[in-house]
Formats: sequence, structure tokens, C-alpha cells
Amino acid sequence: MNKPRPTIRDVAALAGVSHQTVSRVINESERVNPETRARVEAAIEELSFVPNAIARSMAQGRTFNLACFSPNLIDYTFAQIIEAAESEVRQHGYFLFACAAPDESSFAALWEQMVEKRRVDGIIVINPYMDGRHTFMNPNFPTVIIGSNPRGDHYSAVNLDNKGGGVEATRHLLSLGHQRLATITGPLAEDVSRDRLNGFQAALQASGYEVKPDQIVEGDWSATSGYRAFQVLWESYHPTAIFAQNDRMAIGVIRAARDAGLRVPEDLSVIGFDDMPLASYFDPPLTTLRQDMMENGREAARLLLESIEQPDTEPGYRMLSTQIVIRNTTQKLNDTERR
Amino acid sequence: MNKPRPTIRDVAALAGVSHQTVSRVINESERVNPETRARVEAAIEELSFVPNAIARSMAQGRTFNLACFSPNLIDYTFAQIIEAAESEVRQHGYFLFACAAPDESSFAALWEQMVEKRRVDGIIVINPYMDGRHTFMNPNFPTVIIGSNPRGDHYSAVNLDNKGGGVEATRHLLSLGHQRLATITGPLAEDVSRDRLNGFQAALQASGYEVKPDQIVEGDWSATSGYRAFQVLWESYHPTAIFAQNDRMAIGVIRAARDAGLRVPEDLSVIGFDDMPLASYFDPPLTTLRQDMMENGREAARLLLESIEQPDTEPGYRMLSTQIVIRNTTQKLNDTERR
DNA sequence: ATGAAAGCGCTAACAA
DNA sequence: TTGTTAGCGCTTTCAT
Repeated sequence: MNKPRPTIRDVAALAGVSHQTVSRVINESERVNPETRARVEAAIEELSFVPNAIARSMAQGRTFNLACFSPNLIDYTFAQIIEAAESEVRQHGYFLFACAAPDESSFAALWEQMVEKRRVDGIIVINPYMDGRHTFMNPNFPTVIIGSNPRGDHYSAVNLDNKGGGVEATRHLLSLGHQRLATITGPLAEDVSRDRLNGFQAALQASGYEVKPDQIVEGDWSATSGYRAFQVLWESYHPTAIFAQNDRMAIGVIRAARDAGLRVPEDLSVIGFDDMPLASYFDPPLTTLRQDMMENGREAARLLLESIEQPDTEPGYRMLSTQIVIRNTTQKLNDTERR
Repeated sequence: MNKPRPTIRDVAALAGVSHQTVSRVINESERVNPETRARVEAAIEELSFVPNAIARSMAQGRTFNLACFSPNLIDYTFAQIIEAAESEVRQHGYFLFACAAPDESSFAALWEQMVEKRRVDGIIVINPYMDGRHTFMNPNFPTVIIGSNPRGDHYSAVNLDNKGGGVEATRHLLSLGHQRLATITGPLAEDVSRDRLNGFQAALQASGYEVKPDQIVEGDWSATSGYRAFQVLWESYHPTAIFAQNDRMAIGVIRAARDAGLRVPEDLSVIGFDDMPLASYFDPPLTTLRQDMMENGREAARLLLESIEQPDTEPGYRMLSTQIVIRNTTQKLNDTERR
């Protein structure tokens, strides 16, 4: 049914040249006589020859394949990074494996399959733990980290200015007159969460407030965790404003606040982080910090390609800023209702 | 800096056997003497030898790589399919390229790069146009279609019961006493949209209603298009219930209805399709049809692996049913307000 | 149970 | 400018 595919030698035979010349033609080498090139191209056409990428990889010792390891492929922020990175690398002749690595063991397995087995020329890793637990990681292999702070400058990295975002969110709330602020963090094992929390604390301290433990509750990024975190906070601290470290948790907070009989934003201001799709379609439209994850992915791809194609350059680092988007879940503190 | 990787021959030399025996060991062939095997394994360990996947691909003529072509990698439904498919194939020793193919030319380019250049052993294609425009597609290459109806049984396929879902949504609205129903479709060039529309029409006709053109407006899946479609519909038809073919458009409808001074669900019932994340967190929580996209992706992966590993089996076809999730955007028609 | 020889389809290095 | 000769690192015969 499937006839064997023609090879470079079949083309060579038909064109009456050596297979090497065919190789030169398909690699667009300059050093080919126009007439020979024409003959070869005619032969390629006639046989519908398409070069075999695997054989090329074999001979060159590189695959032009890359991989992106992400905690999952579904979350909007990750998906955006992957889409942007894929598009960027493809424009440069590379292809991207999308791999879900939700835990350490799958990360290790992927490292083995992708890197050790030489399936790819480089990897992008989203949100890895950079505390040294990934002992198999190798700074000599082209790698770009997204969303974690690489320790020791061994790896190229792209990150949001999470601390800056935390500061900005908190200042916004302070500027509205709020004095009882609380925050709901992501898992504190993640750099992202700690950085945003640091921003929250720094902004508060800069304004002369002390930050106490009962102003901080750890969530897991889910709306449900935001819901529960609100209940804990409300019980222990009675905040007038909450900085949720992502939009999903902010949505959970708003629902929980309603269920507790509060109005948002009259009784409680809420600010999120991400500017997720449809953030403006929630009720009320969500105030949040916008992050450009596409740029994040694009930049990571660029750094990766650079470190592959110019192996001697130093690891690169990019920090992307966030931008506040003020909608309707935050407002000036109502003095008469101040608790 | 990077020493050359040990090869199968280095291992062979160290173990004092032929490289062929090493090959047998790493391929877990039975026909190896336990003692020899032990020696070889010790050598592998000592040299930290990891077999090169490219060389293996080269020799075997297969790569254990697959690709998924999707209109994009971000939309929740696509991302779910990709994640599920990736996880499924990885469990079977395969890896998945995620490729965004938003238009025909990128689809064609990917076909060339992935299939013709033999980079992959099979592909999953989400929402392709199966009207014959993709002339390069080849039924002899392992392919699974998701979300389009393959014409002529050449390809394996997985699809939702879109027509059934359309019927169910419409019947739900009818059962609530609504008589003035309208629908907002996705792009009518897509099979999904036409199938859901067919369901809408079939259910209405089965109940003795004639369906007129001004009950149908074409959207593009975006919330914005839902918003605009509502305005058109409201102008021309004054519906009491709207079936939006996805949740984003439903959200747009609700916003538009509010802006027009209507209450949902008191004045207008709205049902969506997808059960997107946070659908229950919108205001009011959205009534919709749930579709299991993970199962969709998993099933597609299974069909693909089957057609690769048992090339002579007939193309498979799976239809997945949808499930209505009744929340608060639909309610019984209020007779006193019937227009 | 093991080894030798011959490729897989291409590119690299050198020669002509 | 073109051809020849060797691989790349593995698997697949086919011997032994």
C-alpha cells in the first residue's frame, strides 16, 4: 500500500548526480551549479521526494525539537505560554513537545525521555522547584525557566515582576483608604506565591503597617480555595480589602463574601491577579493585575533558541512587568461602615 | 565541556560483549544469558549510558512521536483534549507535539513538516475542515479527527453528540414553557456549529414549531459575538429563551440582556454549551451542556495508537454524549410577562 | 545465546 | 562545483 519513500539516492540517480549534490540542493548550499540544481529539483519534484527529518537529526546530532514541561496544559496562563512559545520556535524551524509534569517524578521521567535520550535540543520548564531537588537538571543543557527564580544564574529565565505586582495591588488598596488588608496566596512552595506575598508585605510595611499572620491565608489557586480562605480570614481578621493572588481565588472570595451577606465592593474590595479571560464578565467586573503570558512564552522561546544557537552566551534573564486593570471590585473605603 | 555520550559500543567494549548484545539488553530481549545481562547492566550503569532515541528511530523507521494539530492551544476545550491525549500517549511510550494550526496554510505546513518529513508516526487533528479542501491529507497515514465529521469513513474520529446536545438544550427550554426560542451558533463553516443547529431545529420541529431565519444568528464563539448577537436577536425576534452554542457567547448574551434592561432568568432564559471552568461562578450560575473533552482526547489517543500498532484495523469512530447541567440562567416562562 | 555484517537516510570532511 | 568515503548510534538479518 505505502510504497517505500524515495531517498536522496533515488533522486541522485534520477538526476544523474551524486547524493551529496542532492543534499546540497535541499540544504540550499550556494555551491551548486544552477543547471545541476535545476535537474535535481526536477527529480525531487518528479519523485515527490521529501527529506527525512530523522535521518537529518541523526547525521547532525540535533533534532530541532524542543519540549516544554508544564505543571499542566490546561490552565490559561500555562496554555498561553505554550502557545506563544510554540509559535515562536516554529517560526525558527523548531517544534515543541508539550508535556505535563505535575509532580517531581513525572518531571524526572520526562527529563530522561526528552533530554537524556536526546529527543530534544532544549527545554522550557514552567514553575519548577528551583530549591535543588531536581538534581538531574544540568546547567549545560539548554534550558529556560519560567516562573521560578533560578538560584545561582545557571539557567536562563523569564519571570513576571511578581513582587512588583504584589506591591502595586496592595498600594491600590491602600490608596483607596483601606487599612485592614489581607491576602490569599498560592501554594507557598512556589516562588510566584512568595514573591507576590513579599510585595504585599513590603507595601504594607512601607506604609507603616505591621503584617500579622492572620492577614495571610494560603490557597491553592482554585476558586474553592479562595472561597474557604475568605471564610478563615473573615473569622480571624475582618478585612475590608483582599488581595487574592490569582483571579480564580478572587472569584471564590467574591462568592464567599456574598454568601456571608457582604456586598462587593461596598463592603469588601477584592483584587485578583492574571486578568483571566472573561474577568470583565464576572459580576462585578474584576479588578486585577494583567500579566502578558504570551510575551512570557515568546521571550522564553527566544532565550532558548539563543542558548542553542550561540552556546557560549551567558544565561539570559528577563523580568516582565504587570499592569493593573481597575474594574469594579475595588472601591474607596466607606468611612461610615469602617469596622 | 560536554564529553561525548557513551554509545552502545562503549558499553559493549566495557562489558566485553558485542554491541548487539547490549542492544538486546536495552530492548529487554529474552535471549540473553543472565550473567551477560548483569555484566552489560553494570557497564551501562558505570558509563551512565542512555540509549539515543533518534538513532533508534532511524533504525526502526518509527519515531514514537505524535502530533496534535489544533486551531489553538489556549481555548479550554482544545487544551483539555491536548492534555488528555498527551497523558494517554505518554503512558504508552509516545510523545506529543502540540501544534497550533489556525488556518489552512499552517495546517499544510505542519503536514509537510510533521508527516511528510517523518517526524511523527501519527496525528490527531482537532476541528479540521473535512470538506475536501485538505487535499494533502492521506488516509493511509494514521490520523484521528476530533470535532469534525469525517466524510467517507477514511479516518478514525471522535466527536461529541452535538446534534443530541442541541436537541437536549432546546427541549429543556421548551419544557420550561418557552415558545420564542433563538440560537446563536458558532461559525457555520464548522461541523460542530451545524450539528448543534440541526439539533435546535429538529427539536423545535418535533414540537410543531417552524424555524425561521431570524431565530438564528451566527457568532464566532467569543463573548463579544454573543453580546452582539443578542442585540440582533432582540431587535428582530424578541426571544424569551436563547440557546448559545458555547458558554462564552452565553455570557455575552447575559451581559447584553442586562444592558438592555432585562433580567436573567426572569425575562430571558439562557443556556450555554461546554460547562467551562467557573461556569458556576458567573452571575447567575450558568445552565449549560457539559462535554467531557478529556475523554474526547483520551479516546482519540487510543484510536490513534491502535491504528499505529494494528495498521490493518478499520478506522474507529466514537461519539460521546453530553450532559445537561441545570443551574440558574433558565427558568419557567413567566406567563404574565409573556410577550 | 551471541556475534558479524549490513543497513536506516542523511551530512561532514576531504578529494578531485 | 562535484563526487567519494565515512560515519551518526542504533536495529535487523543471518550466521555461528
